[in-house]
Amino acid sequence: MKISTKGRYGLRAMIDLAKYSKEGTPVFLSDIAKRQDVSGKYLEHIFGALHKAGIVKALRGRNGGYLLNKQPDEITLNEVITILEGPCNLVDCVSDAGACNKAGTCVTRDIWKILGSKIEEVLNSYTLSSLVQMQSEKTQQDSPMYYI
Amino acid sequence: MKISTKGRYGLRAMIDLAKYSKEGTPVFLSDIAKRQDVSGKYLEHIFGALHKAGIVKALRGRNGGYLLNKQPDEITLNEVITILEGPCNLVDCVSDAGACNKAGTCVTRDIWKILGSKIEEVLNSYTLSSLVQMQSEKTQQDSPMYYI
DNA sequence: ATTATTCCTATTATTGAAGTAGGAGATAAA
DNA sequence: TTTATCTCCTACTTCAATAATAGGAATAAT
Repeated sequence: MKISTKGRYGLRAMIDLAKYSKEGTPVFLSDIAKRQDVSGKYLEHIFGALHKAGIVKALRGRNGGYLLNKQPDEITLNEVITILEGPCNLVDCVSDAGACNKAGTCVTRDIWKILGSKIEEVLNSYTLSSLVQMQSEKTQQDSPMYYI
Repeated sequence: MKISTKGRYGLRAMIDLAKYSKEGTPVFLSDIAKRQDVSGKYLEHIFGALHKAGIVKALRGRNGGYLLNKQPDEITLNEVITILEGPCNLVDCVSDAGACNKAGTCVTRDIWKILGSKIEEVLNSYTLSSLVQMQSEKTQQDSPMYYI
């Protein structure tokens, strides 16, 4: 049970985007890639998916780039992760009862259902803006206290 | 983010074992495999891991088989799943900060940590005996009501 | 001795993850 | 109008993990 690089890089990139796209100015993928230390070519794929899902807006051509298509506080982690990792079905039978002929009576299926919705619940309780804020608080804490 | 067959089959097998091993009588792997509709040869591997982890007891030779090594209400799903799927680290950096040089300041890491412990919390709240009971209640509900 | 079980090690096939590569299309700047 | 710099699209490659299968050794009851 791991989150793939698609989800991990994508989430970090979205936080980066939320932080750096000020006043409708698009952000270059290459800049995000540099800051997040990720292959730019690979990020293209990830943003392809994000774009297709309509969560980011793309401006093509020179000086083009990407923008969030909603306010950062309206984008939950669940939304991002679902786009990149797929819906949180820990097991196929959760979404498709036909995947297993025991689906009707299987208690483990109930457990996977409960667990999946719990995960969604957690991911829904965070937005991009809350993560940006967490990050700024965190880096502030970690920086040396020059004022002493 | 999926549970592999190892975890899925293994959990079902453990519930089966909890249900069918009465009074110290071991259960044949082949019977579990038949009831759960799973390859017996593959189940051997799964029980190898469970045995090594000490959660089941094995009796070798003819009329041998497997037994739970603890009371069913003392075995949580988290224990079983951790043995079969590994610890619930959604991302490597959660357990090993050296896995990423940004681990110290990365907020997504905090999220994966929180999410992982939430998952463990849910899995810790169910035991084999609670699942056996859930199942018996469920099949009772689903069965036709002959008494009408 | 035979039979039925767990145990152990190898091997295989298929799939998905994680990227690379190369260029086409779009648009602003020169 | 040309050129540089972006996004976009399709195909390909590489590697590792999953999901088994196979064959036999060890063990113990009959």
